[in-house]
Amino acid sequence: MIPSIEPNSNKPILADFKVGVDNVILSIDTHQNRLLILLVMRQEEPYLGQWCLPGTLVRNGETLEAAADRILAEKIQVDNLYLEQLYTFGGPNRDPREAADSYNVRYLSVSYFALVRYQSAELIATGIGQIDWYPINELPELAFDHRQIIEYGQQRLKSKLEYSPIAFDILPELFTLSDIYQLYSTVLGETFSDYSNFRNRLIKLKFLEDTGVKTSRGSGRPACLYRFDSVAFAPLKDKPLLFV
Amino acid sequence: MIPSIEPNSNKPILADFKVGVDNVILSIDTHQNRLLILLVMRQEEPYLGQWCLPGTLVRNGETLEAAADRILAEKIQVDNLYLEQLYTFGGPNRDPREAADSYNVRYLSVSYFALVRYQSAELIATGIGQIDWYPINELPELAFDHRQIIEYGQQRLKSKLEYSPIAFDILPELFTLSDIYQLYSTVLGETFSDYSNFRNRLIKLKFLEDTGVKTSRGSGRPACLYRFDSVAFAPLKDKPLLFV
DNA sequence: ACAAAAGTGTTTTTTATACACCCATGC
DNA sequence: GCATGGGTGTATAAAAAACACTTTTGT
Repeated sequence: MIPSIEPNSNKPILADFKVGVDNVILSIDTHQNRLLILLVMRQEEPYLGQWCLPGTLVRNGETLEAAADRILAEKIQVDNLYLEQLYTFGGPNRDPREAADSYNVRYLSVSYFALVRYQSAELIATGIGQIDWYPINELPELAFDHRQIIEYGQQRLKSKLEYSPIAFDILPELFTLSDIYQLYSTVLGETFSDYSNFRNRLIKLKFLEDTGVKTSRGSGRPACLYRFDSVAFAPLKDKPLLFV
Repeated sequence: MIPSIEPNSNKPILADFKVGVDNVILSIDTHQNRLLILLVMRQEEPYLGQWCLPGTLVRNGETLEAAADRILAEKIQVDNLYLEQLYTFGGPNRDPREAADSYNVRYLSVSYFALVRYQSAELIATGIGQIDWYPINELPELAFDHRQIIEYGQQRLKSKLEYSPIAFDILPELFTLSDIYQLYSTVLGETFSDYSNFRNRLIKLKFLEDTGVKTSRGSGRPACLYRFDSVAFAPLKDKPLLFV
């Protein structure tokens, strides 16, 4: 039973694929100024006992995005997130199972990029299954080509932050301007912009609604709480606006 | 023989995939100010006789990009091009073969985006196989979800032009500044920028080498011929520079 | 001479950058 | 009072946008 061989054998042999979805799930710990990635430990061969991206093989009748959602929901409970397709990695021999497997099956990985709110994220511990956040600058050794996928995801996060409002998907409903600033400088680095200029630019865009409410966190002047106004943002969404 | 059913039948059933590569091959006819896409006519069911993107199923041992290259080389002969992965479309039932097929195989399409030089492109007519350029604003009815893929590709072209030098991949070795301008305004629309401002911005970036040679095309003052200097461009490649 | 295409320059407006400084709170 | 974080303003530099004008060719 070798599914990839066609009856008419002078045709080139088509590859048979299993399609996996791997999620680059990122989160931002603004208290410690760290960008974190969610890793799980592999429970089976190959790469047993090594850390890797949370992933799954796609089931019958399941869309790619549904598979990405499923694996996300299995590992983590969040009330808000951003999810989009990242890239498809599909060279032969990226998965050692291909060589060993007599069925001659290729493994293809469609990666998804997810950004979740760190504060509200609760990891779901499933028995022996280890799962943890890792600072993206202190990654352990990783299975497959997952390090490459993570790099790709981190790059996507940076560019997305610059020209799209994904930050507001993971900020709480109400937030201060320095909450946003901390988020941005954690991802983009301290040098990305002066705080007051960042503030002014953001306010000039007119999609932040000042609730009038103040919040005080420790010493210092209390900060205004803002809310993202998606209606006011709508007309800007196709413009090439820059947040930095 | 149903490959997707595992011996241990209480496991969820994994989908088996055939992976196709579909190319959005774009080209710019600067004489007629049109953005063109390469379409082929389907020679078999489903959608027999309808236009679609040039595509192929991935063969054993072949990388995704190699498949994209192969289909490109089969349809067209160009001396220069730009190629990158676009998006992976993979919902169930996007391909009618899925329903009819007793093997319960899913068809997944990894689309690639290609930009080729129109002047030098020679279409390869393979017997009865019809193949032609279509203005992107006058598409015929298309098979599968290919219209959606094309829209995605057109969008990619627009954003790529704005912040990366792909235009120089498809311009001839020597070109005039208005050659570039025409290319940009064909893709981005007439309103994207004033000609003289576009010129000045481009020249200030210092990666266009003036060859000193002039070219005269019909009446009017002869234009300088420039060459793209990839060495001078290299330090800029990670900067967020804008060409418009 | 004149139209057509190429190329230069100038003015105005807008945006970015780098700061200095004021404000409200906890201790 | 003063350290701390929040918020405002200003002066300068740079870039974008609009547009007038010159230069060099073909006819």
